[in-house]
Amino acid sequence: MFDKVQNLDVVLREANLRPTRQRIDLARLLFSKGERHVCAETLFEEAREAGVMVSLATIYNTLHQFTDNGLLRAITVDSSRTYFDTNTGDHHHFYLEDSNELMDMPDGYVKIDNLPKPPEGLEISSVDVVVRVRPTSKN
Amino acid sequence: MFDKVQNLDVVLREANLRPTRQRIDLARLLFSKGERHVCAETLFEEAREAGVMVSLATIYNTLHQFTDNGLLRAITVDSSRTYFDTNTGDHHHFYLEDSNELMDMPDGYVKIDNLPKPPEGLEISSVDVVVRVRPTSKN
DNA sequence: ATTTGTGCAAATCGTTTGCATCTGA
DNA sequence: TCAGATGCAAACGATTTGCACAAAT
Repeated sequence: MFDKVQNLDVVLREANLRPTRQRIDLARLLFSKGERHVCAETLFEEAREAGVMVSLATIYNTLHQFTDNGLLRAITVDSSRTYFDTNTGDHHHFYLEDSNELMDMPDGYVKIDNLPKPPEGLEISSVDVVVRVRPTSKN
Repeated sequence: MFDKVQNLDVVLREANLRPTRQRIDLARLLFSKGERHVCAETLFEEAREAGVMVSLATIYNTLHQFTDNGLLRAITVDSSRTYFDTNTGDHHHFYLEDSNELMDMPDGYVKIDNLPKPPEGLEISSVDVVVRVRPTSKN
């Protein structure tokens, strides 16, 4: 992660992506602030605030290319938007239902036991665990 | 057939929903064929095939009302559409990535251990486990 | 009579696409 | 040079919404 920051040029090259100005700028935004969960719109806004010129179309392209090349991981928890996680390792999430925010779940937790084998001819691609949480009700 | 309608009538009343013609027709489609995973568009199509007259807007309204009143469970696995499961009990899913299909995972499997407590002020709303599967690659 | 539900069409909204124009190797 | 990238605007597809009309209690 931190090494991703050091040489964005190399990171992109190793991911088979041309280090273009916008990809480097976006990579810097994504990887120089620790773990993050962004969606296209939030990254676009962040870029704008940082004075980085990128079109929304390029944001989408970049997020997908990064995902396809292992720099990001896509998370589906809200059917209205797609989230991207800078942490590509194996881990699970809390999803705050009231604010639509994602949080990484501390690793080492959640152990899944007794997973059934998938139906004939199918293999497991990933196991996603999402714990949906909401403000404690005070009844 | 006649008592079937009567039953649906009761089901809807107990869910605090007026047993209108379209709600009864949709309930029959949803609950008289065992476990199902539908999305708005598939239910709409099914209704059309069954000669049931319902507008798409009503399909959406009904799916949400049924969900809010415990007759259905909403599942988010694909950021482009929302699935509804007629099985409202505690269980998890296989998601076939190539066909965008959902399958219930046999119950009694998947035991989750060591779940971290949610952040301050938050309580668990649900724990969703989705095992994404794809055709076995033959490399 | 009042309340609630329905249908239609228009409006939203995140995301994708077509295409002309740039840019990095 | 030239394949690959970018930006813009139009296109898209699932879902929602506003509102007049119909049905349920």
